[in-house]
Amino acid sequence: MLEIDTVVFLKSMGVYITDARRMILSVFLEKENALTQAEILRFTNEAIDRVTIWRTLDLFVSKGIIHAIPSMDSLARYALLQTKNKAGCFNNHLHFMCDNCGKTICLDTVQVPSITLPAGFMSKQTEVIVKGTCKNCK
Amino acid sequence: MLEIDTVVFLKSMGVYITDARRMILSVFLEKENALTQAEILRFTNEAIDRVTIWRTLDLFVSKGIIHAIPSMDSLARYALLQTKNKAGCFNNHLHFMCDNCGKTICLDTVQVPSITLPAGFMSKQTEVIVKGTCKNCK
DNA sequence: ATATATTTGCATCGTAGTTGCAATTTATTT
DNA sequence: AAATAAATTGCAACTACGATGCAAATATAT
Repeated sequence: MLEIDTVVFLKSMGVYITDARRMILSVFLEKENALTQAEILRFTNEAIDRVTIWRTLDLFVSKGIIHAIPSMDSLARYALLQTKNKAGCFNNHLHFMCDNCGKTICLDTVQVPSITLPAGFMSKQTEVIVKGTCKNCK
Repeated sequence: MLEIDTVVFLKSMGVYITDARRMILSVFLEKENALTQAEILRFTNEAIDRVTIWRTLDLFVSKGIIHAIPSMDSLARYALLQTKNKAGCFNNHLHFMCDNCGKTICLDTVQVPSITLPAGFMSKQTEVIVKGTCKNCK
């Protein structure tokens, strides 16, 4: 878990400091993998309304605190973005989805490759999802 | 549009030939981009029940006719997989999502790069989604 | 043509996404 | 420190997709 004061951090992002936002941020700091809205609801002991969670995730995405991860199962997943700035970690990292435990893990040490597109296409962002078996399930 | 007889094709896949399956396959053959369930419903003029569409997509995925494309917006998208076997097309291709027109396009001529994972992780499949502006919207 | 197997549509339920609004909470001002 | 202004929250409500059971309809096999 990262040593980050949620109040100081949220203040630095220029948003109102509320219990819901502090709790949701704490959950992200505690868990190292990507989270769904339902998981956050569970990890906060159903103390926060799901609409508030949804709106908070929206806010955090717009502020660049977290980012949405594409998935096949029609479930929005989010993960912390900018706080993990240890050496060797890439902001533009890739995501690993484990077939066995179902967790989505940010592989901060693996950089997203740059891709050459056909003429006429302009790239703004590249998302890579690798599926397979994770470290804990091998 | 690819010149493929839907009856012959479905028979070769070893599935029952029904109107719904022929219609849905035709829609995929007509459009070159990835489709959502709602788009298929629209393109078939609401002639097929959405549950049937859902189940057909499920069947087509299991038979390897189409494949699901990961997305951020919690909407399942599917695209044809094996029929496009022109030279220079990769089965393991990548997907482009246009910010402007919202279409998801299979870039068959761009191969998915192979990625080196940290020790303990085993890769089975890699999905790449590039977001930006497409050829038609530039 | 009949029998068997599969598929379809309808009903239905659960869950996520989304919006409006009044009550509450946070921040600011005096 | 109280009053005011601004933003957030929870609730209700609605839409849409995912998913399953079942009887009716359709496709295949005999």
